[in-house]
Amino acid sequence: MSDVDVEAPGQPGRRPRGRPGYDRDTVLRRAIELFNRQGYDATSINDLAVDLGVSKSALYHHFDSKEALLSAALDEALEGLSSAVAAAADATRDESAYDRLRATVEAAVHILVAHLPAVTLLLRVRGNSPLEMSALERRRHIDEQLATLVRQAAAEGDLRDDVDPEVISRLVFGMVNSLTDWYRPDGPIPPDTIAAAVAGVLFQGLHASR
Amino acid sequence: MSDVDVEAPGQPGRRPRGRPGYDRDTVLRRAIELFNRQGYDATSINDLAVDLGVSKSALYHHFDSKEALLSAALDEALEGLSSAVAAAADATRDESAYDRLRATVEAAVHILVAHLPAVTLLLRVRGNSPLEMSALERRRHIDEQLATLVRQAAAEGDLRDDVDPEVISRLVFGMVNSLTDWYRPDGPIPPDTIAAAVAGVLFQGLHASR
DNA sequence: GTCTATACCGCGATAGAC
DNA sequence: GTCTATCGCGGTATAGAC
Repeated sequence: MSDVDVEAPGQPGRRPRGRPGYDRDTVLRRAIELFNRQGYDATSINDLAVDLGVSKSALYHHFDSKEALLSAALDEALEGLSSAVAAAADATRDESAYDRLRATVEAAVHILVAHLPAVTLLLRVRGNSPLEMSALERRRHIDEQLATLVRQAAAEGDLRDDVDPEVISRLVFGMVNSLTDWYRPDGPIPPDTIAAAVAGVLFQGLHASR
Repeated sequence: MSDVDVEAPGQPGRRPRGRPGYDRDTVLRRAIELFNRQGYDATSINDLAVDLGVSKSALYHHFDSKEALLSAALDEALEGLSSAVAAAADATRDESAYDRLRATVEAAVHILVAHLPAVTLLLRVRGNSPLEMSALERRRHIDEQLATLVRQAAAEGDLRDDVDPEVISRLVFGMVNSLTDWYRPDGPIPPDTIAAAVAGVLFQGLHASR
């Protein structure tokens, strides 16, 4: 977790004296939240300005363009995901691929939860610009790491053999990524619980254990 | 499956003589495809006109507005889903909730595959307009039917009891709905195969059966 | 059912004062 | 770091001829 420079995190608007306005990171947080709620394309700079209570041009002091906001958000998500997935796969390198896969899935859930807004935005990118295409490419690369783990576990005979490993990868990603549609870290379910639930359902299935 | 009026399904552009141009349904198919590829908000009427090789105003002959295109697409997805889920839950009414749940999941996969473009669009709706909010509400109602089935199966003791039934519902939806991100009916995997794979992984889990 | 031309608006972004 | 004012573009949608 690399921290960013924080200047005046408090409420703006009342201008306490000294430095008014927003710092760059606060603008980014609000932008990500709005992008997720309305969609990136459906969110105008004016929407964000109104939401923050400042004028449009004030935002251009912090970010060169609307796309620069998106870029910063996608970078955060991609860096968090790639480092976490790589670390998880690495920390368990002497175990079976099956165990490493399970550890990686749980790690992916944790990082998704920790960076939920940024990851949500990343997962909705459609590839409409060079920036978005680049993000999709980086994401595809991360996915490939997990797909490799699935193939290894399948080769070791620990996964069901009636479903293609590539399909298994897709289904695993599908369930994990779908958390962005409803899970909230400040809700009633702790991150450890949801990570265990996802891994449990994925690996043991829904049926009651006898 | 209610059919729509089809007039001149053939290739346009060369104007064979008689009636040139497109029928309403062809315009809708292409619109849905573009909306899915670029996102609804990022797709302009001009994009669609260029894609079809006609002028913008020609499109307004078939649909009153851009939103009317979205409305028609969402209706198709919602009608298909609700009727299919209701039918599946109904056809197996004398079996256990567990078996009915599994049958409903497979039916949901099939209908999702059959109406893939429209369902994909539906799942990406954010609620940015009254129309979109209405679609989200109808979708929530369909989800509730499956959630009820999950609760029944849990009450009958056939589901693992270490995960909340509401969470199970979310995870099931997550995996099923994620098919829209990659599955293609004209690809190498037949619909029956993917439906069996999803149900198998969900209910038995990924582990190799001993 | 299509076309050209256009009205009208909101978008991203900039200039320059405070 | 903020503001007002504005530019230029591209958006949805319409008018009316063919």
